[in-house]
Amino acid sequence: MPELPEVETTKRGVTPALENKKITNVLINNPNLRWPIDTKLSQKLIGQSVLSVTRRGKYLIFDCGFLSFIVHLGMSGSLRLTPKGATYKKHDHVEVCFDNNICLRLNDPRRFGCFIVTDLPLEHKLLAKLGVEPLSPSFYANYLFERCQKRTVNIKQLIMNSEVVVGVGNIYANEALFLSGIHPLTSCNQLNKVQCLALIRNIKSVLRAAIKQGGTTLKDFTNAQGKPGYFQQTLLVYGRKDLPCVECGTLLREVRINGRSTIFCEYCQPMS
DNA sequence: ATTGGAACCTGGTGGC
DNA sequence: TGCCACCAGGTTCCAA
Repeated sequence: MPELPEVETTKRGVTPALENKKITNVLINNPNLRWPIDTKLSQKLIGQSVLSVTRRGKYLIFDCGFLSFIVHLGMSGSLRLTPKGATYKKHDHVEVCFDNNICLRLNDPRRFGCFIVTDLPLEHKLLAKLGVEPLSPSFYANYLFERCQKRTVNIKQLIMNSEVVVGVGNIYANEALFLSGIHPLTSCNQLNKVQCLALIRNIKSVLRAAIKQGGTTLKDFTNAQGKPGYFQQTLLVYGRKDLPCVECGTLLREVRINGRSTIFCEYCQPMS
């Protein structure tokens, strides 16, 4: 899926076409996403206008006044803008149409994503406990260092924990740890402040760079216009198992952390 | 309180 | 071709 850069790319792609447009129809082709869609409540969006589109972590929030809808893209989801009446593609589960004859479609083969209609999105169970935004000033070295002190979990899992910091998924966690010279299995309480600062800077820079390139498309991510991102050409370790490290030539190794593929250079990323 | 693993799904790939 | 095992941008939930 979509990590933060892909979600941000999606947000930027859909916002201009939808802001201040009135919803004329909401169609639920398949309500069985990660959580069943409240089909009846979704009809109450009709007649409301989208006041703003914001992102919180990997969630997109469409503020429609007294109601909002929240979209998460899961592992395989994407949002596209289509002309009204365009042919449906396989896995187009939700369609929201607007008074400018543009429709927003949620396509999600694996259905790990969600579409939630609610009056108070930020207080929703799924969003209420989210940690800081990685690109905000609230994500800084001492914050990370403090959060590392009381635990022994490895640093990769810590930076992928959305109660600590949102939006850092598997690809960018791999990349940021490589750029920081930190072994992904390092116990987080072994990191010093200098390492925390490096990690903070590299998480921010890798996310910003990926946003600039429209995100990473490995298989099926596309933006609102159906186009892929280009950051995969910039990946230094993710997907490069057994290939030479770009810094030192050592063959990159893989370990599985919490079931997720983790690629690193044992020379450039020594264990602390 | 932490942590590891299963669960939710479809589709693509590679081996036999 | 076909069948099968395994893998994938995420996150919640449950049991140890």
